[in-house]
Amino acid sequence: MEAATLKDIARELNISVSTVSRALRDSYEINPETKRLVMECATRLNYRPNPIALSLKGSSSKALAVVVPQIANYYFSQAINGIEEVAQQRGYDVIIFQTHETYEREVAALRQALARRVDGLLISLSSETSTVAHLQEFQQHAPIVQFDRVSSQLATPRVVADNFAGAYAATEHLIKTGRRRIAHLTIQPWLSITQERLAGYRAALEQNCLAYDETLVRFGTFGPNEVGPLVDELLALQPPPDAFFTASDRLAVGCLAALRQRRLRIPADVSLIGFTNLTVADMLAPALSTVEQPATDIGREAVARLLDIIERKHRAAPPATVTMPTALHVRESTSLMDLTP
Amino acid sequence: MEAATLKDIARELNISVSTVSRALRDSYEINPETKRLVMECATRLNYRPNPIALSLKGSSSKALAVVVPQIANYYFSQAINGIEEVAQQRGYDVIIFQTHETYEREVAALRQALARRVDGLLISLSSETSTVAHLQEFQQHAPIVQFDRVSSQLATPRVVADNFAGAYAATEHLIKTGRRRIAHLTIQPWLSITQERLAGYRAALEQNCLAYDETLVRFGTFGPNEVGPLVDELLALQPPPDAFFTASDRLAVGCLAALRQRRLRIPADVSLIGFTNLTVADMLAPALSTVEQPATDIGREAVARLLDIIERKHRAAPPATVTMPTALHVRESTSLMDLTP
DNA sequence: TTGTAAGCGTTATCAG
DNA sequence: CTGATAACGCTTACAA
Repeated sequence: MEAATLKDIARELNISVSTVSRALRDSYEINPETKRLVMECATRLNYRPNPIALSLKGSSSKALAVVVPQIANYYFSQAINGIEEVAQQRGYDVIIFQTHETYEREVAALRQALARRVDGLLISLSSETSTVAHLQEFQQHAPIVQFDRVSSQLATPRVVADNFAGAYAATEHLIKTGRRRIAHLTIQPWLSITQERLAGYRAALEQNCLAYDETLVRFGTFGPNEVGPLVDELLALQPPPDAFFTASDRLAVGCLAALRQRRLRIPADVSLIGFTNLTVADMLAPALSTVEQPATDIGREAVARLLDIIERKHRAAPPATVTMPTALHVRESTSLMDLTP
Repeated sequence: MEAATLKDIARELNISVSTVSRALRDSYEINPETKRLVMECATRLNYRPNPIALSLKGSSSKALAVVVPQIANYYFSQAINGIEEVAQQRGYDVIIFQTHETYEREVAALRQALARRVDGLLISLSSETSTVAHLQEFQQHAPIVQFDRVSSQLATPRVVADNFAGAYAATEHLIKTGRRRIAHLTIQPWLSITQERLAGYRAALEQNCLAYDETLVRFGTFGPNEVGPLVDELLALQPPPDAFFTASDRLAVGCLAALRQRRLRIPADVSLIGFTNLTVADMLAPALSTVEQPATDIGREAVARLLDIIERKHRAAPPATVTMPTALHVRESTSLMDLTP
């Protein structure tokens, strides 16, 4: 049973293809009786409009491109989850591209998305990306919404977690519980999210009359075995830190492990709060306090913005930034992870 | 700068569209000089064939559909990771669909994939799916490869983790370390993966002269707060279990938490091994012993099979099952998760 | 060796 | 109200 086309319906009813087309889109200029007949026949033949023909025709491809550094990452997979959910609901398919954190693959992904004539693009920048010419080029063809890792050089709507507030809340919580030397382990310094979190951390310190000490802040892409030495370095400071605030899942896990190996107790000796999202936090629960990133909501919100632009044909979308709230989950009181004999 | 078409090149060079088309695909019947000219012009105008027009023409859409229950799940996001990697490498785009574990959405996804004229389908069945008519229907249009959650009712290649061997190894390890009453917490009984794991568990027991006791085996979709009571139930048995073997991340985490709440120590009081994958294991490391599922490799392998079928036009692919090895990671010796004061 | 024309499924324009 | 016809970008007989 091949897919039915307008032509099949037309042949069946001995009318023209254009009439069928119009009847199906409920054009006002079609005889109600004809409409009924066409509708009935369409249902009977299980007719589905061919989206490829529609795209060729030029109107819209009903497909969205999503470009992320990595799918196998809780944050991004949750974001894609939200994106796919809303997109499907509104009749759009989602085509996925990974950049693996390289500029080169980001460019390739955009080229591919362009070739596919997607109606819009959702992107979280690779950590290598520092120029946006490739995105500006893309923008001449279809609207873009940035999420999570965004660039202010690019005039598009942006949907991000409230990194500043999250970092502020975490830092302030640490201060309120008596911490004075709070280390901050974070990712690449040129990323928007890094800067915002750092700003929140710094603001909280300063609002609470604590000096910002740059020796307590470390940037990088730390591999699994690089966090330990780093924590050592920090603990060797005089005075040593009494708390850690980390900017990613991996950093939080590495830090947990390093602290444990050094026989430091949480929160007796040091406190630890990680910037992550609820699913990860639940897996580690409840040893780790977290600033929850609403990844799924960010995905949902981002795609909703994009679809609004696409459907209302607001090609010139306001480059507004939507900030999704983060939530501080403090879980230092008990540790279900105490599983040793 | 709109995307260049064959027509643009033809106009530029004052030749016909068909000549350009042939030159670009290096047809033997074209003057080498013309070819050179066309090639040069194509490069200059940055010509990319329009995949949409190609699909309409009927040959191939260079797109693959991936249908999974949930993207926001480590297993599936890693599998998609591998799929996207290989697909992109071989020039195919990946369109993602989630079923959210419902049959209805699975059917909708297939319909959508069909409408998109994808060249092939990679699917991991929803837990609600018990009939395969919708897949057989799809098969008449494009080849399918199943992975992870597969149905033997459907004649397609299958790529799965070696669930039997993994479960066998886990169970045997528990026995060798002195356990005699090994509980098995697992998912929906009708899923292929459930059955294979159960079979491995059972075989290991029987090979080691232990009776299979069905009161120690529990099936279900346990919510976060349902695992606790279940563990209680099991522990109330006479004699109680001295080990747990769980079939998913969530079950493992729930079980960890429940055991802890009951002040049971791992592995002093009970042992615990979960069926999961390395990334999750690393996050929980090293409180949890695991049977690692090679999710990324399964994705890579599955898509490679599919592309081979597509490109060699082996529409009648042998419904062979590829079994990817699992690995037992024992990590009971130390617990970095002991973070309490 | 190159050009012409038909066709893929749909919509839009323009006649009837 | 309905029907031809052209167009979207490309491939492929068939003609020249």
